[in-house]
Amino acid sequence: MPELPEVETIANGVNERTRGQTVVSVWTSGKPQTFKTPPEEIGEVLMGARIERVHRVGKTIVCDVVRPDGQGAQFLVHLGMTGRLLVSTAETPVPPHTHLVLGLSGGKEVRFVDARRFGRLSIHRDTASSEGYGGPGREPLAISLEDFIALFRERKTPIKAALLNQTLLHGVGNIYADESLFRAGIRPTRKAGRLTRAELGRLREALIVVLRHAIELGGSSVSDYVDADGVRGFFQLEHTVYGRAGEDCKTCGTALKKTVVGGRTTVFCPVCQR
DNA sequence: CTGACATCCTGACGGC
DNA sequence: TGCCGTCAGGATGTCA
Repeated sequence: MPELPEVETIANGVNERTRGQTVVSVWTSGKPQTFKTPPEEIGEVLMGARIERVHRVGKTIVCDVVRPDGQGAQFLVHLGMTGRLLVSTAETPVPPHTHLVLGLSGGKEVRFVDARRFGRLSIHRDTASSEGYGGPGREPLAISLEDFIALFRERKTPIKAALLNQTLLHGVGNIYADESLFRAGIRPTRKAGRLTRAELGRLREALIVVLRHAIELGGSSVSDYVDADGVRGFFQLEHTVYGRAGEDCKTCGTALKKTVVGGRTTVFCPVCQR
């Protein structure tokens, strides 16, 4: 389940391997759910375009391209649960569930592979905003303390659900929501609007530390996530609560509890998180 | 508007 | 060994 650190790792990998190259061929599976923008339109925009930069906004991989006519556009890749964006040689067998293949001028291919088809491909055109795609919410690694506190004011939903809400902060998913709440010592079921300024300050710090540390380790490898080379990250070795229900809390030794918050499996320490 | 919940989709895994 | 039920969850749509 790629979240911010995994998406950043993948985007950086694809950027290093494709930047400056031109798209010389486009193939799509045409599976309707995968294409938020119709596949024909994606093909028209990308064919002959030069890849300027590949980066991350929230959980979305953003490919900035320039078309032969000089027009800029952005190709957006959301990996969903099981999506992978691979840079492969043309000789590498095309995996099952491949939905898009971009042939590049350097001879390699960019492939989007997604078994469960929760991923989405789309085109974002530069219209009014010269800054391009901004994502649905605020960047957790860039938001100020005051703005962070304001996001949760008056909110009656559990803090865990609020962290998963991409229109508030984007990029946080189930793993890093649980991990940052543990680090901040906050129970996931607490109402967001009831947290004190001090608690929200701790939560923001915890999120930043956890996300940065995970990025350094190349993300968490859980189920289908692999980076642009097909290499797994190592942050899962450092998970303190995610996937550890029933095991001992690494801080106090108490058995970690499992519950459901915001429709998602949630693991927390009943002693360390209040 | 806000929050709760179902839905999509397939592979992995556990139990029998 | 193999089958089947259950679970995983990001984003979206529906409903109260």
